[in-house]
Amino acid sequence: MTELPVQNPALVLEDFLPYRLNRLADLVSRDFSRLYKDRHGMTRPEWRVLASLGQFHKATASDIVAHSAQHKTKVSRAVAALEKRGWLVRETDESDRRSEHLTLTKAGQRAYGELAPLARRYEEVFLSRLTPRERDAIRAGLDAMEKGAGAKPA
Amino acid sequence: MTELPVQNPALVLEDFLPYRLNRLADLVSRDFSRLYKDRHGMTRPEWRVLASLGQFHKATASDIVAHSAQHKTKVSRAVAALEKRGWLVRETDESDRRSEHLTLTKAGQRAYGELAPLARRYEEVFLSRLTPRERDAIRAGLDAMEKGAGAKPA
DNA sequence: TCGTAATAGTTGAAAATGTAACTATCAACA
DNA sequence: TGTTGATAGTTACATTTTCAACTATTACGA
Repeated sequence: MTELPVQNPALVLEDFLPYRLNRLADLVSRDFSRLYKDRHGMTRPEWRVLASLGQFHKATASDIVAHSAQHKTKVSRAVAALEKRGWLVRETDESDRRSEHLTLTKAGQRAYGELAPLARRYEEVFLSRLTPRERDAIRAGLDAMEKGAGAKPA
Repeated sequence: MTELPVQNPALVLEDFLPYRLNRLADLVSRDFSRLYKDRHGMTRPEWRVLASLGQFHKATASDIVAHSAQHKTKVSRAVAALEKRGWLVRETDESDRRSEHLTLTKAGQRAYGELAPLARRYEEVFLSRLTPRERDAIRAGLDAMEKGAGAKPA
């Protein structure tokens, strides 16, 4: 800043949880997104759907919405894009014809198989810059925030 | 999810740092944003510029970009919007006519004076659901992540 | 069984965002 | 001094995202 911080600001952004959280998420996400954006031109919602289906093999759009806390229209469009790309297929649930079970095709599995290890490696490198104590602090902090946000911690 | 998690997924999203960080930031931010969105129809970048100027009294757009890690076009548009709203004024730096020093007007200060305590209160309530130990864990975790992300920790 | 409400998912239009190109100013140095 | 390159900030255009309304299906209760 051009001026010194003021004596008694009503809010100190560097200590303010939502501010810090957003800054971090933006930084990490922008950096990490190059992995799937450069390689396959995927958007973040698309990557998340791919990763969800890679992990769970079969899921509905609602499942992914609940798990990832994304807006349902984002998921809907991401699913449509991945389907168009030939990376997933839908199968209507015959006992409730409103919902569709999604699974990856061979091509989708290939993409997941390529990207998931890169994602793990990204996290590895990120954490390798820190001490074991700091790594533990991150996990504990995320657990606590998830509890505070009422988000089921895994 | 409709199916049980698979035995050896290549990536476990609930443990994956960028995923957890984003989920949390989205949850908290969406929730918190009602504070300034409902009341004044402000966007998140606008709120951030307001909060920055409230805290630092005078700053350039570049200062705010560096501090908040937002894209400069976001800041540029937020500044224009707040100016139009009559909440800030620009003053060209005569020693470097490229940059402009921004300060809040009386009206801007009033809005900040109203919103900043609400923001603090929001954080207070969030943290009050947790134990002191968990609150410490959050701060330590954020510090560590900021270090890992190469973001100056305050 | 009819009517009302809820849920899964989609879509159109408006708003917000990112990318790249742009103007204007300054800095460095031959 | 003139040229080249950097920086502050804006803008046009394309892409994303949000919001609200929509379809289709199921659940519930009188």
